Amino acid sequence: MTLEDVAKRAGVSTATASRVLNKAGVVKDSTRRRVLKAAEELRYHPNLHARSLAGVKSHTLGMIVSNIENPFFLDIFCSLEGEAVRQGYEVVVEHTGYRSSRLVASVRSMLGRRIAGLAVIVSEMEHSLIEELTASSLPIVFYDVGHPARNITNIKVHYEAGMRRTVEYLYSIGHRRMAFIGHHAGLDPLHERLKAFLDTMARYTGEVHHTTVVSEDSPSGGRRAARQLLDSGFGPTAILCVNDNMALGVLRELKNYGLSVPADVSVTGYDNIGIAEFTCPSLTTVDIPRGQIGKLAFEALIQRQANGANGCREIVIEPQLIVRESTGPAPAE
Amino acid sequence: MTLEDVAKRAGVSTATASRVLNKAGVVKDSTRRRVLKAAEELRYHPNLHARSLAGVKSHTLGMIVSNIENPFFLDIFCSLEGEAVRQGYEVVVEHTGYRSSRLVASVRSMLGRRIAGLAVIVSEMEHSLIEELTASSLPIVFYDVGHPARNITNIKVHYEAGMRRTVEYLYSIGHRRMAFIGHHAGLDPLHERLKAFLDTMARYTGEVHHTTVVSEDSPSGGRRAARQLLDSGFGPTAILCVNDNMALGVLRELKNYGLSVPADVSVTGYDNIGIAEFTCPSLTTVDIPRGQIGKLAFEALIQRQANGANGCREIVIEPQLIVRESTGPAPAE
DNA sequence: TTGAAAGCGCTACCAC
DNA sequence: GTGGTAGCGCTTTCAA
Repeated sequence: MTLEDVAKRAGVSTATASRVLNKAGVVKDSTRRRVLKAAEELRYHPNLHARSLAGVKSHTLGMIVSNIENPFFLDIFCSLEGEAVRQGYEVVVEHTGYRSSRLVASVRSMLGRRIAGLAVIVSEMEHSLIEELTASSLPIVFYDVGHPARNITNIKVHYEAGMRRTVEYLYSIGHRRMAFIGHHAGLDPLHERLKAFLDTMARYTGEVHHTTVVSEDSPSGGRRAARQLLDSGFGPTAILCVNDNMALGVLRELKNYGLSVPADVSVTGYDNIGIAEFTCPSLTTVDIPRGQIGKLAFEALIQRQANGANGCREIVIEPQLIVRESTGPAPAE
Repeated sequence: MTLEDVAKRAGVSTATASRVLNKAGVVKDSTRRRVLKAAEELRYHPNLHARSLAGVKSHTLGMIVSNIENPFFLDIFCSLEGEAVRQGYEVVVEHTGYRSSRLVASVRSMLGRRIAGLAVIVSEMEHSLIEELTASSLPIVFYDVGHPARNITNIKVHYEAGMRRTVEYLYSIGHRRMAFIGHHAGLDPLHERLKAFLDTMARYTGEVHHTTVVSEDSPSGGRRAARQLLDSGFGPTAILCVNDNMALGVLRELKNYGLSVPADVSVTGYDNIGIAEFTCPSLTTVDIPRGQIGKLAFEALIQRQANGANGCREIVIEPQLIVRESTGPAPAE
């Protein structure tokens, strides 16, 4: 079924049929009715590829995330997408599983779709990609990676500040043996998180003992990490997780080991994903306002599209510590 | 940047450039090299719309789900997509928030994209849509809704059996006051779930008291439902949730009310989503093999595409009760 | 091994 | 108000 079929059946030209179907231009009412009827009878669906080829400006935004199974990313997507849909855009997501080869493929695919803007919410990065995207004139938002440029808005979270507050809080309630559980230490942004922990630890040299373990970004990953940590004999009184997704598994595994949270061990996450409130004990974590990030990203994309190159912009978000039930005073020695 | 730009720069025709970029046809090695170099220098990205307009068969599958924030749907997507990517396809998802108006819009958008197949994993349904999709020759997989047809594969779960097993189990350990927490009772498949509960209850008429509460499909919805239930004074010894997503909130709210699970109240979910194992107590639930469903859906789509109309097919999945820690003997009166 | 050219389905501009 | 038609960028015969 093509526009031509519809036009033919309605006894009009494709031009007129197109006008009717796009609610553009003036068409006699009787004609409009005929076209609509024909389209309906033929179950006509405009070919979107043809449409965008024909030069209509794209109302599609692209979004690439590292791990769509981590609610952190999913929430940003939902926020951005909700805002986009409300304003007549649609958004296509792709996820990379933290693999930069997939990032490259996704970017290519997005560029091939001729989207109107791209949000890149990932932790992995290929240097050439940044260059390529910077060189293009596509409106772009980077989270966590990349640098502001003519067409690029950068959003980042002051991760280190959140980490520092967490450590200070734990220190203040007596913790002197802390462990950090992370994932993908090989990726820059994640390495920075680990570094944030280590740097903070450096302030307490000699006073606070610490260690570090790495696994996968999933509750199961957290569980494995916890097991490894516990089996190592380090005996932490507090476990700081790089994110809530992994903290979920940590909480679970501690229980398996017969350890009580927070009486025996305190646990913290990062992100404040929805279920952090539903775990038990509920999770002390650092809030990253994902809804806000999604909205900011959408707006940045749209503005750049409108204003063209209006100078670079960097948005820094200050995360906030949320104390819940999973943390408490360190157990007496 | 168009193919023509590349061709020009390489001093060849667009036909040759196309051959090179698609690794199709024989091209002299020196020519190939020139084209590749030109494409690289120009940062050329083929326009996917033009490509598919030009008649290349689509390698894109579509998927529509009701609630992408419910891990049940997300898992099916990840499974289907993983399989698809492995086999050189890509898949675009859309979600409807259980609104059939959005379902209609999504289907139109998918049809407009000229996808190669569509998986419709939703609970809401517009009757005209089923007809329309059945009339089309697009390979389709329905989960939970629709009926098998020439081009349609149907996957459904024997929900009622899982519900029956759950109730029988709870009955056997002494429960006589059961409550069901659901969502969207107005939608057919969800109504059937509720009905499955009521029908099962009917077998124990006079013996088991029951009630029903409806809220939203989210942990918060479950929480609100639990609150309502508890405040009603019904005093259930067991709460059966339509899915794990809501059970999460129920578990949490019971704790707020100072009720212990399962000592005071037993709780069951449905789906066996990943975190069901990470809650505490871990959740007794009914397993629906989402990974398998995703794979089956993908295969059905591909096969239909290959064989064309090879007759209708219905796949029924028998769910399995998974007993964990959230259920136990009913408290003594 | 390569090039010329005919579309794919649609929109938009220009006439009538 | 409506129709004719020139592309949009690409793939794919058909010839050379």
